This record gives sequence, structure tokens and C-alpha cells, in this order.
Amino acid sequence: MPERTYTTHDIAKFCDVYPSSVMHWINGGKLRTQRTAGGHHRVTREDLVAFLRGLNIRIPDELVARRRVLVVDDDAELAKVVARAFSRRAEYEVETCGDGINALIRIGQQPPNLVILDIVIPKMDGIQVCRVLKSQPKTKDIKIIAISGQKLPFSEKKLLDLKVDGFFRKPLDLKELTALAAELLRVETSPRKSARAER
Amino acid sequence: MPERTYTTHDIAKFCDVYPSSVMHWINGGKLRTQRTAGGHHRVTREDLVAFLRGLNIRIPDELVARRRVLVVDDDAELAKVVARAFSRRAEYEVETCGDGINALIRIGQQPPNLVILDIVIPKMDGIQVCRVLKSQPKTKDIKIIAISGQKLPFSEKKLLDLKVDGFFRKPLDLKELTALAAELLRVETSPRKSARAER
DNA sequence: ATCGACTAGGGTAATTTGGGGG
DNA sequence: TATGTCCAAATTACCCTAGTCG
Repeated sequence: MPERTYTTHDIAKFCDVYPSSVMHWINGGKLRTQRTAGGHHRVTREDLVAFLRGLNIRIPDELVARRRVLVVDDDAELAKVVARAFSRRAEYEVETCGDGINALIRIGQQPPNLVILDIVIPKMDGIQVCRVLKSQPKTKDIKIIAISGQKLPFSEKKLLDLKVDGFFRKPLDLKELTALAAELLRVETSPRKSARAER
Repeated sequence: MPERTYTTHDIAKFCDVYPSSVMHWINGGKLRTQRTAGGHHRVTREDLVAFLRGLNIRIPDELVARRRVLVVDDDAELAKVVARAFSRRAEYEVETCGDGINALIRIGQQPPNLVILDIVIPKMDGIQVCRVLKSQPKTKDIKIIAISGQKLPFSEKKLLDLKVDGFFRKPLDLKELTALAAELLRVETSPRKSARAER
């Protein structure tokens, strides 16, 4: 699925100038673009973000590179809580899922960047899901954070053998969970937006 | 949605000095700016307000009177059209949102001044959203304009009971919608107008 | 094929920058 | 030290039309 690109008009709005000025920047080589067959300019998200950064312009949420997170847990309430912990930040797109089979189907359609995986889930347990993901080239680089209830039906060593990137027991410490996720995904902590949240 | 920014000339008018003086402030590091690719300065509203406050200059209405509007509709096209009707005017900041849950999250982060609320939306319908907003002290003063398709799955009386500030059926008359919005938001701010300065 | 909205490219007017000297 | 004023070069605003996009 190709990422969306931006037109001169889009960029003009971000910079608060006229599209014709953006044209000058492009023609002057200050902003790299791709061209359509008809000659129109299209700027990739990466190029645009780099450009705006150079101008000291705060990157709009719309342009923040989004990481896809899939939460797999048969406890719908907990899944929702975890999902919310991520989705309140602009840089995450979260989906949830209640069992192992659907998780694999969902991952097959569009691989996420991170899976929060409960070990004890219906149809196919988390260990098996891990094995499948780690055994296939297309999914082996997906980060996996395993979670489980108090008593784990497997040894922790078994989890480490599976090259899981993290492991948490319930009750979950959401702060630690999201902190590890951010580290794994190398998410830059968003500067202003979250700092301003009150409550 | 990027906010509009201000040029040295704009700021000079606010402060009643020459643009060259504003340049000196900028070069002296007293006023933070973004740059255009060509090197011109652009100052965000936030930075400008902070700067003026530091100088003990009265903040011009234009800089404080921005009203935040949240458009909640699962019809993304319609939401965009409504959003544009507002955002073309400088005094509005508009965001859009496709369902009731995300609307509440958004509103929780930073309450808007007005919500344009479609009644039939996914996850949590507009009626429930209304109830939540009106029941909490922090959000009960947010103006709400409800909209719905031709057939409404609730009685209009029910909407009035919820103390909705306005109600429109699709297809929307944007002129009437924005006119009502202007009226609602002006009423809210009329007391402050007495402190207006001339010049 | 039709259609509305947008873009490229140009030309000109208006602002901005940055400097030097009141 | 801070600001007003003049200047040249650069940048941006704004208008236009033919052409492209979706």
C-alpha cells in the first residue's frame, strides 16, 4: 500500500505561503520531489518531514510516522485499555483482536510494527503465534511483547527462546509497557502535544 | 491542520514599530521564529502571544479569539466540507473525527468551543456523546449542533431534552450552519468585548 | 467522455532581508 | 542600546491561462 504524497498546495498550507512559492523552492532544488507523468510535483512524507524540520516547523500530527500496533487479548476490556494507552499518542495506530487465528489473519493482511500478545488466548496460543511470526521472513522483524496472567503455563525460558522482545505479567504497568514499545519502535517522544494534556 | 503564522510586517503592526525593529528582536533571539525556505520569518501564534505577553502588550483579539470546532461525522467527505466551511475563516480551528469514542477522547484532550455532531455515528451514537458531555463540568458548556440524515432514529424532543444548541438535517445548509455557529460562539464571548481597545 | 478542482509556469506587484549610517 | 530610515537583492504574493488530476 503506497504511502500518500503531498502536492505543492498541501505543502503551501503547512508552511503558510503561496503554492507558487513552493514551486520556487522546488525549482531551486530546496525541496526534492517526484513528478507525475503530466509534470505535477509529488513530495513523499519523508522528504516533507525532513524539509519542515530544517525550517524549524513543528511536524503536524498528520505527518508523524505512524507505527501500527496490534493488541491480541481475549479479555476485551484489557485490550481496550491497552489500545487506548497507545492510541492517545498521535504516532500510533492501534487495532485489537481476540484470538490467535484472527491475529495471524490480521497480521497477514497488513503486518503491524508491534504485537502486544497475550500468551493465553483462544484457538491458537501466543507461543504458537510467536513461532509462526518468527519463522516467516515477512513477519520475523515484527516486535513482540508478550503478556500473561499470574501463572504462566510455560517457562519463561521458552519465551526467551522465541526471541520475544519483552514480557509483562498482569496486572500491566501501562507506563512501562508503552515505554518499552517506544524504545523498540524508536519512537521520538512527541514534544508538545502530550505534555500539554491535563487531567 | 496548520495554523496561520505571522510575518515581521504583521508583528510590526501589532507592536506599532517598524518591521526592521522586529527583525532586530528576531536576530537578537528575543522572538522565536520558523523560516520559509527562502529565509523569510514566520512566527506562530503561540510564540507571538508569548512574546507580546512578555512585553506586557495587550493581546489583539485576532490572536486570542480563535474558536476550536470539532466536526464528528462518519461521512469523511461531508466532514471535510463542513470543516472547510469553518477553516476558511481565520477565527476557527477545525478538527474532524469519525466516531463517538474518538470524539470523546479528542474532546478530553482539549475541549473545543463547538461540536458539530452527527447523531448516527459508529461505536457510540451522538445522543450518548451529548449525555457524556453535558454531564461533566469541564465539557458541559461546549456548544453542540446536532445533525442527522433524513430519518432520525430519535424524537426531536429527545434532542431538546439534551440541551443541544442547534439541529440540522442533511443535506446541510452550510451558510445557516456557520451563521448559527457564529451566533453561539459570539454570545459566549460577548462579555470580553467591553475590554476592546480602539486604534 | 465529462467535469470540477488543482497545478505549472510566467509575469508583475508587494514584502522581506540584511546592511550601513543617522 | 533601541529604533527610524534608506537601499539593493532576494523572496513571496497574486494574477493569468493552458494543462493535469482524479
